[in-house]
Amino acid sequence: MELDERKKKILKAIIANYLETGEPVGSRTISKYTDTDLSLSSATIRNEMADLEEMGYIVQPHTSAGRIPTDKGYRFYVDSLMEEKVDVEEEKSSLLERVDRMELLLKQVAKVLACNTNYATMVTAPKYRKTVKFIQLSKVDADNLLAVIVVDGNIIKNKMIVVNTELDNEDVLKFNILLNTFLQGASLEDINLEMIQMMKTQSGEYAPILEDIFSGIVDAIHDANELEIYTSGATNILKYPELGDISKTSELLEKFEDKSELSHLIEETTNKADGTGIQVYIGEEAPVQDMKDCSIVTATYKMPEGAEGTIGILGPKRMDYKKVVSTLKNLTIELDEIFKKSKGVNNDG
Amino acid sequence: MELDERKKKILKAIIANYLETGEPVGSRTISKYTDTDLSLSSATIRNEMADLEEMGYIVQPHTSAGRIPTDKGYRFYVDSLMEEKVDVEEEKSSLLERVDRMELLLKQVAKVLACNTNYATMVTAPKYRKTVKFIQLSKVDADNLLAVIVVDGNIIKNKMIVVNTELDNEDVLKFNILLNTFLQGASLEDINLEMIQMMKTQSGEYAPILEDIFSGIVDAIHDANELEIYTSGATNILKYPELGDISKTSELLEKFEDKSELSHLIEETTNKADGTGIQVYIGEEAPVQDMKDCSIVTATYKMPEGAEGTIGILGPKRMDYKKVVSTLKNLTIELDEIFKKSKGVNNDG
DNA sequence: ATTAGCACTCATTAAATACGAGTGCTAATC
DNA sequence: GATTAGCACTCGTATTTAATGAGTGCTAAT
Repeated sequence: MELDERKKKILKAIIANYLETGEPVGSRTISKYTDTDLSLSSATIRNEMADLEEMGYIVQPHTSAGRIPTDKGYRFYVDSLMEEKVDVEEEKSSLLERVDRMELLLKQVAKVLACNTNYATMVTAPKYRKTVKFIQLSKVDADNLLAVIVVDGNIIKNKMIVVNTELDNEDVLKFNILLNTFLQGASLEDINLEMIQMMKTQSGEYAPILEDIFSGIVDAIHDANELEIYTSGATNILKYPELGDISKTSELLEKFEDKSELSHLIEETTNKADGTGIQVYIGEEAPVQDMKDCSIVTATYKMPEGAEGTIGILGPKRMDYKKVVSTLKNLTIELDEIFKKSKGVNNDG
Repeated sequence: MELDERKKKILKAIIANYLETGEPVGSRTISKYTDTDLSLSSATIRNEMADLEEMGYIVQPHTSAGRIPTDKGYRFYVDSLMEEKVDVEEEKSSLLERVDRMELLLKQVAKVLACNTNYATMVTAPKYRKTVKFIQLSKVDADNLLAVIVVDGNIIKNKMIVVNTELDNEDVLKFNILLNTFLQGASLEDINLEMIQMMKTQSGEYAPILEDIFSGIVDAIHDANELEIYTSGATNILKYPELGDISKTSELLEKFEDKSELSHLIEETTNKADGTGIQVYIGEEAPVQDMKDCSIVTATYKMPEGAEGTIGILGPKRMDYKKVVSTLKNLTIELDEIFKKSKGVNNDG
């Protein structure tokens, strides 16, 4: 059965009210509700509510209580009922101060977002197939070589390599040329045994040293490929006692501190990304166990080169979806612009 | 008035019992306590307890309850009563896997410690006056220079520098020589206007570019000097409901997430470091507000070069001091050894 | 189709009661 | 004089009971 116009209005009123107060909302409250032009007695509302409950949009926590939305109710609200907050062009310019390092920028995004919304937030660095742009080997002291690897997107990784053979500057220069010849433009997958073999033959007497250097470099590239996640405002979760008892909440917090679970979540979301880039997971829909009592909203931002990163918000089901969605939209736009402008935000180690 | 032997025994029994159970301990419990050779009736214990209370070592939460230790009681316990756990040479070797990067090592220390003790932990990187060991400038692409700065202790910092003048490899080489000549061995404080002026005169036509490069390098050194703090197990705090209500606890958690407050704490402790390197702050003794309901135990570890770092544990006053102190002692010893062995743990960005 | 009215449910709160762990004190005992 | 048995007393916690009131479902009137 489809919802008629009046039922929609009532459902919307119920949810709006519940989001605001957190209390189950009763028929009398709705009948006095002025925001919509409904003027019906509580009895009528009660009948409609009974229908809505039968259809699964709302439930009563107990017999003599008002109604609260079900996951289905929230879903309908998010999809069809909630009109997004019009962007009042709030001083969004002041949201982010200029920062030149990717890492700091993203940390700040997480922080600002957590601060503005009072929910827990997470931000991932953009993910893409990273290729080597430049390698620089330098001799730091007698037995340490420093390898600096710059990969696409100006992410820089360093690796100290211990060598036990004395090398002079000539040698290092040779290595530099050799490494750059072979590795420039290569991605992690390109570096295979054959390539290593080829380089070894070319390096002649230095082959054994090359071994060490190589493994160091591979490590570093591997490192650069790792999905970094920045979180903030985890403690905001404690502000919503409806998320169950402390033990549940603290488990959730641990997940948040650990981050490894989060990457799972993030990957899930990137797979499902649709046109708008905004996704809402309500309760059971969440791809991660332990978050069934929460809602998660994620957004995808893009770098000009096509790399994508994710911004996510975790909060109670009773979340200000309107605000969250519009905030996320603005933020991704802002990020897109930042990346467009400064075409190479640096990631200095 | 001094505590006689019997009072000491009783106090120790009370505290030991309270640490274990978390419940106020009554006279009957102590009279039945078998660990000590006390065999006294509860009435006698009651009299002694009244004395101990008068002297301020214990209190009753309410009239008809047993006694719990006061801060003074804990202090006496830690200073004089508690004999430290004998190191049973538990498989401490397995505590830390080998990691080559300082940052990862310290993160792991925090994690392992939190995991072993079930308290919140924090670890700072060793702090010392960092001097430049080596600088390498490389041309990454047309308008980006990469500055790699290695400071004492093999901490590596990178900085992308945007230049708008076309530079060839010759030029970069010149810069490298110039920078290293002046900056090797210099600390942040050494780099002053005079030095900059001198370098500018030497760099001739390139003076304006040098400006940019310089500010980048100063940034990086500054960065290297920042006191980094790694935390773990913050959520463990939630396991101790005696730390007051959620709102208090969550404030504490926020402090922990923020870390800036923690550095204050850490600095306090390094100032007071005594011979053993272990310090215990009980309740009111804590140098940071908001932690008055907790106890904090810190330990100092040393690198061969003399640099010192701090490991700290935050938990309820009812903390297993014995275990914590001995764990920290072992850990600092282990860390000292690791640093001694691999004389240059790397800090790759 | 809407609404007024009423009986009913049930979470929440407050008050009343019981329980028991533990104390302090006194008088008897070693 | 130190120790202990015994007992009255305190007070936090748990349990019971009753009162309150928000909100419902249903029925009959509009």
